[in-house]
Order: sequence, then C-alpha cells, then structure tokens
Amino acid sequence: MNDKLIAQSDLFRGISPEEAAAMLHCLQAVERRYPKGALICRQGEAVPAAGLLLSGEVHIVQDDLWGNQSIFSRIGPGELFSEAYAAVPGAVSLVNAVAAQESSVLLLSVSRILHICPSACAFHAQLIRNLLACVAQKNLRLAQKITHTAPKTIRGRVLSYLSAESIRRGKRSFQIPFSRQQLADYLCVERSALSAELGKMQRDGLIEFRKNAFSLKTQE
Amino acid sequence: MNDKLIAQSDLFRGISPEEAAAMLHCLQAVERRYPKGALICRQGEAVPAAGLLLSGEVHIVQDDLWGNQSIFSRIGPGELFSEAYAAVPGAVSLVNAVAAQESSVLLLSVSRILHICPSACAFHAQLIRNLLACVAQKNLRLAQKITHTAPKTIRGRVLSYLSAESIRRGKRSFQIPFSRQQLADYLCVERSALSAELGKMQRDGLIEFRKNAFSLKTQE
DNA sequence: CTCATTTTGTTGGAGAGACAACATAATTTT
DNA sequence: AAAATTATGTTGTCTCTCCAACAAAATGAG
Repeated sequence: MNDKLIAQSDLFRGISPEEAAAMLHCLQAVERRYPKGALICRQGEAVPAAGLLLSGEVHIVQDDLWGNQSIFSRIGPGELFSEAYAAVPGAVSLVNAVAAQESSVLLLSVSRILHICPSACAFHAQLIRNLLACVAQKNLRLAQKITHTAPKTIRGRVLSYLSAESIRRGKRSFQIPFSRQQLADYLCVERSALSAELGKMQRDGLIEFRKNAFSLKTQE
Repeated sequence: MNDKLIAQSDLFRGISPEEAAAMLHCLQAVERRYPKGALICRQGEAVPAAGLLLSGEVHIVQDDLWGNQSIFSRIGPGELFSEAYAAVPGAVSLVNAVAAQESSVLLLSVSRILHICPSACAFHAQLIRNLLACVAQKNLRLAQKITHTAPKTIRGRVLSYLSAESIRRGKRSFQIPFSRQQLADYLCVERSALSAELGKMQRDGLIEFRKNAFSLKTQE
C-alpha cells in the first residue's frame, strides 16, 4: 500500500505517516483494485464506505432514464470520494463511481472516523477536521460544475469551464483531464456540437487547442 | 433569539438547549437581521462565517456575466448556509446569499467550531459531527440540482424536479417553494418557456397545478 | 506496416427553447 | 374599490443545439 500518498492526502493532512498507518487499522481500511470501467459504487445503492483513491482515476457519473451520462466530477490519486453519502446515514448514492483507469482504492468506514476513540488518539480530531474540509471542498467543486452548466449556450459553458481551469492552474495554457466525450458529458452537451463549437471558437480567435492542450487568447 | 429553533437545528442536534445556548458565546455567535432582498454574502468575497437561518428565507444564487441568475438552493429556518466556504480556508464565495424574505440569521465562526476546546466541552465533538453532516447533506442537495438540470429538455428537468420533490415529501400532491421565475432560475431555463411547457404537460395529463400546488398524475 | 478500433471533426436537417412583446390574472397599495 | 404593481400565461420569430450519418485523424494490435 502506498503509505506516502496516504499521508499526503487531504484526509490525512497534518498526521504523521506512522500515525496514519496505525489509524488505518482502527478505521477498518481495506484496499481494493478495480479494472478500467469497473463500478466502485452503484447509483441507488447504499454507500458503506468512503473511498480514498490510491492510484488510477475515478469518474463520478450519473445516467438518466434516457441513457444520457452526466459526469459530476473527476477524482485523482489522493482524493476522497463517496464520503458525503457515507456521512449521511441512510442516504443512497445518486451517482455511480466508475474506474476511468485501472485503479486502487482504500475503502474507509466513515462512521469509524466519526465515532471511534474521538478523544483517545491525538490525531483523531485532526482527521475529523480534515474530513470536513474534504467534504466542503467537494461542495465547492459541485458548485463549480453547476456554474459551468448554467450558461445556455455551449460557448458560454466552455468559456466558464476553461477560464475557471485557467485561473485554478494560474496559466493561460494547460491540459484538460477530459476527452471530448467526457468534457461534453461534464458540460451536459452533445459531443459533436461541442467539437463544432470548439472549432468555431478557435476560428474566432478565442482559444487555441490541439488534442487536450488548450490555450486562452485574451484580446479584450 | 429563538433558542428552541437553534436547539432543533441540524447543527445543534443532540445538544441540550441549555448547552447550545452556552456554546453560542464560545462560538462568537451574532444575530443579524436582513430586509427582503438584502445580500448576506456576496459573490467573490471571502466568507467569514457560516449562517444559521433563524427566520425568513434565503436563496443561494449566482449571477453570470450576462445577467442570468441561477438559483443554487433554497434555505429555510433552522438550516445552515455558507458553511462550506467558511470551512475551506481562503475560499471566496462563488455565490450570493440573498434574503428572499425578511430574515434573521445567526452568524457562526466555523474556525471556532473546529478549533476551540475540542475536548473540553462534552458536546463539542457532537457539534463537529453535526457540522459534517450538514455539509454532506448540502452536498447531496447540490448533486440533486445537477441531476435536475442535466436533462436537455424543459420537460425532462421539470419531471426530474417534481418527482424528486414528490418522493421527498412522500405525497403526490404538494406545494413547491418557488415562484415560476425562481423555478426557472433553479432549472436554468426561460420563465416563459417553463410556463408554456407546464401548460403543455398539464394538457398531456402528466401533471396538474394551480399556482404553486402541483400534483403528479401517474398513468404509465 | 497494415488493419481494426477508437477518437475527433464535419455537415445538414429537424426541433426545442430563448427572447421579445404582449395579454391576463393575482396581489398590493392607496 | 380603483389603480398600480407584480406574477403568470400566450404567441411567433429566430437562433442554437441535438441528432444521425459520415469523414478524417489518432491510437493500438497483430
């Protein structure tokens, strides 16, 4: 198991690697591997545990009645997912968690985080604070997705997404972590329409792109 | 101040009214009143405190560059808002919190909740767990909004929203807390188009409504 | 390298919703 | 009660996106 990554994760921030390793026992942590495409958590089912992604990539997606897929968010190594459902007793998952690449996941019992030895071990309070920060952070991510899908035109959505990404990275040129189809699913638009609009935006001098490398042209 | 409501809120769940009242001091709680339409928290600004709504109604909204307004969620008495921003250090608000009715709000310092006397007072651990549950719950609400705005047609969005609301209330007939304009903003569609589609759905026998009272007709 | 598969880009037709402008109903004010 | 204001419903035009079908490019396998 990758102790280093665990100690550096948001969840275990501020906790020494040794202490973190010791806590894993207490938290009933279990590591599990998933091949590309596997479902880690299924829409409509109860969520027994939160997942800490050790390696690979996970997409949080939702399929509607007509087969359209909407990507809620993308999870990278060191990030937590499904923690909100696990933290609300009785909640069923509204989404699927699917391995976008072959992935290794550390499953953690949230109720253990909340209830076991809250005063006994010195780092437990820190762990709970960290968990709260993770959930709050996820909140902001969801709010961002809402922001990016609020504009009524594809161009508006693309600009909302790309400018936020640009600000987040602090660069005007960057790689996006989505394929065209995935970006379309994230922005809730048609892939082919997205491709067409991207081409038009490039011709209009708003952006430049090649594959997943985008660059924003700011000329007021 | 409404001690009863505070003690019954999700944040103070499981904490005795007396204990809760005592904690308010420690948490630097301040009550503030806002007239209808007032901004409680402004988009782009830092968020110093979380808000616990004591009376009235608050809408979490976002305005885009073109003046379109998107309603993120609706806050009722006893509910918490702005807590996610307050819980992530350095985060600026992506949204406005605006008083939809004349409102009274209890402002709470989140860092106080997280850091002061974590072991000293017996109920503090409970308070932190409650805060986590609130943030997680908010998470699910945001996920629901994403679900309701994912369908590409107005009818799909309306059905997604109304059926979720029906399931939540456990009834087939219920009042919605939004005006037409607000529902349109929540679903990210045009008000007039929403009105037209609602009328069509009624003619198609899918729903019945009068003002804000809706009723779902299920005939497969 | 060649072939198969996947990903991305292109186009045209059909349809849905935005937008504006107006009509009607409901609510509030005086 | 009348007038003013606000909320909701109606209609037609025009734009944008979906959808389907195809073309081209990129990737992977043998």
